Amino acid sequence: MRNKVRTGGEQVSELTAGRLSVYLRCLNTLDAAGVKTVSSRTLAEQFHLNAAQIRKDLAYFGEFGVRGVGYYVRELKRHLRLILGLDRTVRVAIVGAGNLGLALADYPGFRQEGFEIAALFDAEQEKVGRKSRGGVRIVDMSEFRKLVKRDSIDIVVLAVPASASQDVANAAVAAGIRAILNFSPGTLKVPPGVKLKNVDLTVSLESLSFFLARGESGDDEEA
Amino acid sequence: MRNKVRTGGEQVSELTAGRLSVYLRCLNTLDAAGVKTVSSRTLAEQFHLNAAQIRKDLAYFGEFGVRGVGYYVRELKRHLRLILGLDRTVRVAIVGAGNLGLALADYPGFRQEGFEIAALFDAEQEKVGRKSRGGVRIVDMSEFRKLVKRDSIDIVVLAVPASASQDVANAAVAAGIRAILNFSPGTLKVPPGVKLKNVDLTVSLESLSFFLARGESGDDEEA
DNA sequence: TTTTGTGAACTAGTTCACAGCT
DNA sequence: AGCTGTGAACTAGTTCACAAAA
Repeated sequence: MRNKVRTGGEQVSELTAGRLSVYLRCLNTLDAAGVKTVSSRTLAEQFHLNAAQIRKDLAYFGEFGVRGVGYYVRELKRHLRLILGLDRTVRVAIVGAGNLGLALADYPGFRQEGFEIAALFDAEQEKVGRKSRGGVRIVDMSEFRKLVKRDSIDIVVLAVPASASQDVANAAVAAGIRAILNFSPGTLKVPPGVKLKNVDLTVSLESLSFFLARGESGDDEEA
Repeated sequence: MRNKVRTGGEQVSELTAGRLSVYLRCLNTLDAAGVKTVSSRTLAEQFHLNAAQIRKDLAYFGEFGVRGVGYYVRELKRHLRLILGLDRTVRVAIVGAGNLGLALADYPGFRQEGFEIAALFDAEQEKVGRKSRGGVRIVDMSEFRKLVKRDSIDIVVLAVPASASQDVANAAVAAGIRAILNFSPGTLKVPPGVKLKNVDLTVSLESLSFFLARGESGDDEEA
């Protein structure tokens, strides 16, 4: 059938975007295990997903499968990396060189998929000039705008106290950043055109506490 | 499929559970600012939520509001803490004393809302016996089961490499744990009756990369 | 055969809009 | 007047089921 690469205008949901990333990880596992092709059903069974959903998510971006066969692991992997924008190095700057910021800077999962942690920023003079254990340098916040532009940073990760997060988000937006991953608690306001993703650790724990408090729970998953 | 929980016959979604936690944080802010009552509309405007949704979420659990007035901040806060199971100390054990585990152990947001990080577990003998900067002791994994029971741990947080996560999850379940917050990448299988919540850092970043790659945006979102 | 890709059906989640209480 | 609580309407997301392709 005809090519159905999105002609701008249509939005892909957050949920779909997250699943694409999950599929890619599954394919990496399969590829590493030497598996050449995989059907949506096998993929679904092995990673507890729904086969129709996998097909639908993928079909949104093209016809990657072969009827009667399934998907070629390597080929689908390549497509997914392209769709997720991982065909080039994605540059990340982390703001906040506290425990969390330092941990994120050295998180091995980021480098693995082609992210480059270009710098860690902090306003505290005591931290500036030092490096994370993994070797990411800590830079003064006053250099933020300049470095974001010079190093063409794509994504800013916020790991600062809630009281500072809106200011830093504003600074990031002013520096031309269009994607922010926020680990600070509380609500951030960003202008349209900037994609904000919140990872709220307290909400995650409290949500578990809620289910514990009510006794009854299902089995898995998803965040 | 989304997980639901019984509320006298009704079921509450994961999404609602997360929002309750968000509402509680908003109320803390308002209370700290000396605000006595708040309407769903004011709450919604101030924190960019939807007023009807706030009312509906709260109405699941009782009639906390007063028509013509709104909600009494202190009272609603108390109710929410009860609903979220935060009226008693919730005990948390973290497995994995790497960068991330250590950062989570000292994360101030957890203590603030009444969580107690009882211990950090690791299999590496070199780490055992030491403490996090914040003073959480690192215990040998062989003590895991015993301590989980002795300290009546409620929630286990997984911050171990993907290769170890299923084994640790199994150990947690075997020790009677019914709620797991998983920071390890990959898919975990837990039996029914155990609540699993995944925070996948790579998926979060890749999802942002995806939106950057296709120039889409939208402003906010909740995780 | 097997398995995709996809409209249709279904399910879940959100927002509207208003009755009814203060 | 103001505001909650809630059915009804709407929107988003998932799963079903099958025609078409290899």
